[in-house]
Amino acid sequence: MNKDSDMLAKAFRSLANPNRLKIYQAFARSWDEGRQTSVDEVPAGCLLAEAIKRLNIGAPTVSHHIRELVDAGLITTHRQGRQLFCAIEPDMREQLRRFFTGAEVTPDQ
Amino acid sequence: MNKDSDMLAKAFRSLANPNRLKIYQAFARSWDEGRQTSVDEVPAGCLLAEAIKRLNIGAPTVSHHIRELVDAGLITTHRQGRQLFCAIEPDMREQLRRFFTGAEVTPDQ
DNA sequence: TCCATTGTTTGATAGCTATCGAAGTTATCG
DNA sequence: CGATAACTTCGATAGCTATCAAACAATGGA
Repeated sequence: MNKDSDMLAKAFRSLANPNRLKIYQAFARSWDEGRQTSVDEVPAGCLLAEAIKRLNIGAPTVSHHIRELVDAGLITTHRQGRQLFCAIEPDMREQLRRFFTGAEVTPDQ
Repeated sequence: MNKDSDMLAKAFRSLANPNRLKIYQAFARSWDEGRQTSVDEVPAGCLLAEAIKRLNIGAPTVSHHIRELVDAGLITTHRQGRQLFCAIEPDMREQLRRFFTGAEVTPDQ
């Protein structure tokens, strides 16, 4: 029935955790920067290593968060050597953006 | 520090529940329609009564969900008689929309 | 005043989840 | 090969949460 609702709810649940949200946000920032320099992927290993220090959470937890983001369709990953590369899933991002786009906000003109 | 992240995470958590998401979605739809007819508020009582049948969840649960949406800043309410009127909080909606708006998606032209 | 409507409060509970430490895995380096 | 690096898997746990039933509260008619 409401597969759409469930998919959205899953994505939102994925962003409901502050740490996971920060991770996604960091990927998004890097991804946007990358787009401008025609690099479209960003090492997660780097972030993960720093996240452990910055977010003060352990590696297992970060690993878990990454998997949640992947399962929710928010990011994709591929491994290269020891490192895991992550990239924003732009379709999902756009779909979520559209969810919050109602009757166009006549911009106070 | 990261009050912004926490606020967003709270909003996402609020939409992480499928039933709550549907409630918000219904308000959003009604609100958008209302905008077009210069009515900017929509009765929740109506939805609540129907939600109990449609969503197959009890009144206490719906009440709880409404409070969660309010606490997350996603909607506002005011009572009129026995009924509770709900309205989308447009600023929050816009803020969430912007969260998913990265480097502008050059529309495949 | 009595009753029905509409919603809220109050426990209670089953299930989920964020996090951890410990151990395992895979790749790189020397 | 041995060691280090960069995760991942496993098992456990504390805390949250979605839901319910039962009881309560406030409002608006008859």
